[in-house]
Order: sequence, then C-alpha cells, then structure tokens
Amino acid sequence: MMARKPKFNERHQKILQFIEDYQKEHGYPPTIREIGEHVRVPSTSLVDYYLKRLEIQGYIERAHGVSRGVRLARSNAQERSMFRVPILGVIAAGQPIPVPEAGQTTYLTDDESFAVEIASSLLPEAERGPLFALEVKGDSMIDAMINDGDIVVLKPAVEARNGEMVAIWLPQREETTLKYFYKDRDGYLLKPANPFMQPIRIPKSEPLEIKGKVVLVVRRVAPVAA
Amino acid sequence: MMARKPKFNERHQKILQFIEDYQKEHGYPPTIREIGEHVRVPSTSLVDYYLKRLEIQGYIERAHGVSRGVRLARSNAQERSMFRVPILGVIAAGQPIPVPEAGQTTYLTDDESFAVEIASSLLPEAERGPLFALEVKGDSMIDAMINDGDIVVLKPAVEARNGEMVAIWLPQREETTLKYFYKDRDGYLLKPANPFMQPIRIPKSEPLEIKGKVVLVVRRVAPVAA
DNA sequence: ATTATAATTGAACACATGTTCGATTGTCAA
DNA sequence: TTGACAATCGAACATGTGTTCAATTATAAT
Repeated sequence: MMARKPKFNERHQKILQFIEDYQKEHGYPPTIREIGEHVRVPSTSLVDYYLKRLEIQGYIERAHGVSRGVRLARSNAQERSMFRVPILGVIAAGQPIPVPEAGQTTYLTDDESFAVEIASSLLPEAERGPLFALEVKGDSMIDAMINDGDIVVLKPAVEARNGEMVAIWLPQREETTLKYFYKDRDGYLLKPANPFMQPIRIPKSEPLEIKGKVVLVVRRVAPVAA
Repeated sequence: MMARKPKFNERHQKILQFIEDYQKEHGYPPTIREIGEHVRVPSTSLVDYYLKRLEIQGYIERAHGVSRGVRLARSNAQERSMFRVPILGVIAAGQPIPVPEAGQTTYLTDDESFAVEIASSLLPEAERGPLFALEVKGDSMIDAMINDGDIVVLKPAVEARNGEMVAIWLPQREETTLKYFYKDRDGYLLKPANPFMQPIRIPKSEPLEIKGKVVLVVRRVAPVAA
C-alpha cells in the first residue's frame, strides 16, 4: 500500500540554502527558474513541487501568484537571530544591582551605547524573554572570571536552582557578587567560577537577594595602542 | 534657462519608506505597480521615473529587467548585523592552535554547532573581515580570565602591537596561551588578563608564534540542574 | 509670454514568471 | 509481479511585471 514516504533529501536542503544565499546576495528572493537552475532541476513544475512540500512542512512561506514570492519561514530565517538587550547600569562590589521594573516595558533607548545585541543562537531556547545587561565595573567580580568592562547578560530572577550562576546582593555586607549558587540545609554556598578560588558560605540567617541569573558573558577585547 | 531643479520631494521619501516597509513585511521587494499604488502614482512609467532618480542618487539599487529587483542601498539599509564565525577547533594548553588556511575560503558548515553568530555591533569596525573562533578546553587559559567552554573569537594575525590580546604558540614549550602582548628590546612580555597574576617574560631567543588577535570572548552560562 | 525642462499620462510591448496538466518513470510495499 | 504513490518531465498557458515611447501638462527661469 504505502509506497515510500516522502523524504527530505539533500535537494530540499540545497533549495533552502540557495534561497537564503540568494536573498542575502541580491536583496530579493529567487524565481522558481533560478532555483531550478541552481539545484539542477530542469522543469519549473518540479521546483514548484518541491516548494509546495517545503511550504507544507513549514520551512518556507510563499506568496502564491507572486513573482519571487518565496522566503524562508520565520523559524528558519534570521527573524529571531538578534536580541537587543538593554544595559541598565553597572554591577560593582559595593553597589546594589539595578533590575528592570516589573511594570515598565523593558524599553530600549535607540542609543547603541545602552544596549548590546546578542545573537539568539548563543542563548539556550529557554533563556529567551526579558533580559537585561550590566557592565562590570572594577575587579570585584574577578573571582567569577569576569573582568572590568565585561558585559553580563542576566535574566531577571529572585530564586535559583543549584548550579546556576546568579547575581546576588548581600544587604548585610552591602556587597554584590556573581557566583554559582548552591543551597543546602545549612544555608548557601557561593562558588566562584574560578575553580582555584574558595567558595563562600552564607549562613541561613543572613539575608541574600537573588537579582538575576547569568545567561551570557561577553568580553570585547579592544585593541589598545601601546 | 534652468527650469526648476529636480527636488527630493516627500514622494521620494515615501517610496523609500514603502520599499523598506514592504520588504520587512513580505520578505521580498514590491513591484513597480505596488509602489505606484501605495504612493498614489497611477502610471508605472512615472514610478520608474522616480526609481531611476533614486537609483542615480544612490538611495536604492536596482536589478534591471528583474521583477521586484529593487532594494534599499546598503548605506540606508541596516548594514549586515550578523556575523557567522566558524569554530575551527579547540584551544588548549598543550595543543597547537588551528588556524584557517589562507587559500581555502573560510567555509561554513551548515552545522550550527560549528559556528557562532556574532552581532556585528559587538565588534569595532576595524575588526571585520575573516574571523575564526576556538572553543577553550581546560583550565589552562584561566590566567587570561578565560574558562573551560568559553569561545574566543580571533582575527588571523602573525604579528601584534603592544597591548593586544593574542593567541600564542610557544614551540619550545609546546604550549598555547592567550595573553596581552608586549614587545621590548629584551624580548616579549606576556601579561595575563587577570591583574593579580604574574606576567611571563620570553627572551628574545625563544621562538614565539602569534596565531591571531583576540577580538571577543563569549561565555554561555548554561544553567546546570542540581 | 516664451522657453526649457520637469512631471505626468496612457498605452502598448516584450518577456519574466507562477501555475496547470497530462504523461512518464522510479520506487517501495504487499 | 503489481498496485500505489512519489518523482520527474515537457509543454502550454495566463498573467505579473519591467520597459519604452510619444504626447501632454505643470513649473520655474528668462
């Protein structure tokens, strides 16, 4: 009964690749014939046949009856490829951590200097959503392997699971740190990222405010003249 | 003699705007007729007339004889915002650094796991061009504030200026390191990024191979379950 | 007013391009 | 083998779409 099921062969892949490349190079999508030429499919109807399949499978979107009316589906395309994350302030040893207000839409100034752009491919799927970034000032985070000038991207959070790297405010000490977070019956254990440094133990009694989970650390290495 | 000179009226502006909007919405550029319809220009020849002007003035680029062959000039459009940088291998203490072959086109596997995407806004203008990335294996780069699993983005180079962070292969020691590079009459001084650590002095006599300049360091902080 | 040129029109043309359809061939499962 | 469907072909068709051109109208400088 069932004959061989339609497979997603290399040609399909090649077509998707070609559409992407062509779009990037020309600024507009290819025609059916151009696709066929490149993938060595001599008949336009066959290309159409392929495109129909790709459309059904959700890889592309088509505007029917429209020349060059083909594009990669949002999911594949560079749609979600960029994230603009606002830099809310600095993170430093002696200062509380600025966090985004809940109500206010995390809004972005157009000013480039107050935002970083992140390739979403750098983020695990789950970490999407509202993010904010802080610029590290001073050497106080150095035991977290984070240096002056680095940018840490955070996901707002008030609690964490063991093993996650979090930004913490210790009210009693008036201190901010970035540490791997572990909780046990005696209190908290804060491990530096640098394995050669000693973890800090926080007794249960001491207050501890988690401000966010670290999702990404970016260091631009500016070449400095002599 | 001179009649009124061709002015850049609001229609021109409107057309540019429309091309941009349309492209963003549909994923492909509009036709001449669609433009005319939107800007309330009833004759296709007049739209063509406008487009010719816009092309001469450098606002748009056209592929003549091609349907929907119009796009905003690069200068207007948002310059390429993404970089795809191939991950050529790992960088570790005891291993030579893999560098891209000069001849071979920096080729990108489709495989996402072998490339990182970088927002070009993270890079200084000058650092564009061929880049490659390496994944850090082990703790050996820890004095450069770079940890196991980090990704370093490099620009191929065989020499460096003082103050630049470079990837270095020391043949005599069979060792790879990332350090800030300083050269003086006595040889080389390699400073760790971590200011608390001691710099290394390399005598003039010892060979030293620079493989690339560090442009960016990225650390994905994967949340680890308990 | 006159004139030169810009702006605009309308229509026709040529061909680029998506679509359709019948026929043929290839390939798997029963 | 045979049935069923996928894959492929070739050609024709309808129309989408850039281009051209001659003619007309509007505008600013003389």
